Amino acid sequence: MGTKGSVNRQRIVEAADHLFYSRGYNQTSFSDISDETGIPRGNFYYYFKTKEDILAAVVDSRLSIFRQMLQECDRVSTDPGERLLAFAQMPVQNEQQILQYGCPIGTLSSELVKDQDHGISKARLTAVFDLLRDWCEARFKELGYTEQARDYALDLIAKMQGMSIIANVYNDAAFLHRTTNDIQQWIQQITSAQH
Amino acid sequence: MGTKGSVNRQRIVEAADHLFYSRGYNQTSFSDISDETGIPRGNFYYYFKTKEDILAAVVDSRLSIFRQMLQECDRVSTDPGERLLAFAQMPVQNEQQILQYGCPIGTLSSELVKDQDHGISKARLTAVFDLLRDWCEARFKELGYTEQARDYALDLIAKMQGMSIIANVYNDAAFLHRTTNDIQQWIQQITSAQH
DNA sequence: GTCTATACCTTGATAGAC
DNA sequence: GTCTATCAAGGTATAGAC
Repeated sequence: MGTKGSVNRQRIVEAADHLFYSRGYNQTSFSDISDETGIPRGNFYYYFKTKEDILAAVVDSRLSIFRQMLQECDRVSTDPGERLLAFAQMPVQNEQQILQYGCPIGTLSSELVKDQDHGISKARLTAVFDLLRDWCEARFKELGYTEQARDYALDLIAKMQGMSIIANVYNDAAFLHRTTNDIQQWIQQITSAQH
Repeated sequence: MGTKGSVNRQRIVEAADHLFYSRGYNQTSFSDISDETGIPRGNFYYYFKTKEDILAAVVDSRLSIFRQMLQECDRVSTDPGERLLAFAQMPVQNEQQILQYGCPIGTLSSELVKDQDHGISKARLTAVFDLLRDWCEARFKELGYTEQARDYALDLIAKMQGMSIIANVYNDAAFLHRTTNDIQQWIQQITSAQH
């Protein structure tokens, strides 16, 4: 592999990913990434032209992570309802992260939407949301809902986003579990009503 | 009124409130506030010791704004169900703001929870959420739900938070309206099932 | 009480030695 | 490819004249 596959480059992206998540993009400086990787600040510019280029790489990284998660959901079962239930289970599996830092895509989007001068395209910003939405929409369509599939998909993601915010603000694990159950019941309701 | 009621102080808080909402707290500099108010940077320190003191004043300001909103909801009717429906209507009344900048308390909390070195107490951070939660809980209790009242209250706020995030990310007014209807139907379902 | 000037630090980014 | 030294700009905060 070439320059893009450099070990140092990958380490920078991993450290930045973690720091952007735990501190926020704008609150993470090159010094922070340098401290965590041991790679000197000035060296970053050999791998990335700007800080936003690092952000783009981080977003791409999260994108592929979520793609893997969806694949795992697909592996659980061939039944679309079961797959959606597995999808809804995700936040519980990452409980500690959600409670401490919130949803990795929800919080990042909320932060970046406020930046008026972000060179990063809005398309890239919503790419992860699109990925999840389209996957959910496809499952609901398989359940027989051709018209309502997209609405259901957005509803599901919105429910999970709201859950993550409240669980994060109040650091409330019980709420996370209870609401996950509610969401899964909502899915089963739609599943059993299928036609 | 004394120093706290100074006109300049109030203008600073108002400008900061708007800027913190539209750009985020960390992305707002003293220069920005100075540009919007016409008050020179160095002058801020006569009214506030630090930037975080301004933030605290802004949070207090939003707290009283939400208190007023709740009073308006109370004025709509004496029926707790009607009051909750009016509460759920709030985001639609502030549609443009929600679509552009998200929920004024949700986005601020998401941003500040990430700051590890925020001198602002977590109690103050969640004060607005507490206000809304307690108000909703009281209404559900009036409907006869003594045990489930608090859960319902958190559910309602979570629903509205998730709605705001998705509506903001996709700048989707139709989703905001449709989901508000869903939430209000959910409230009526609980109301009509009261006992 | 109001304003100007400025100190001091950190930021993202660059230049150039090795 | 890797590192050090440094830049210019902008951040918060302070000192002191008026």
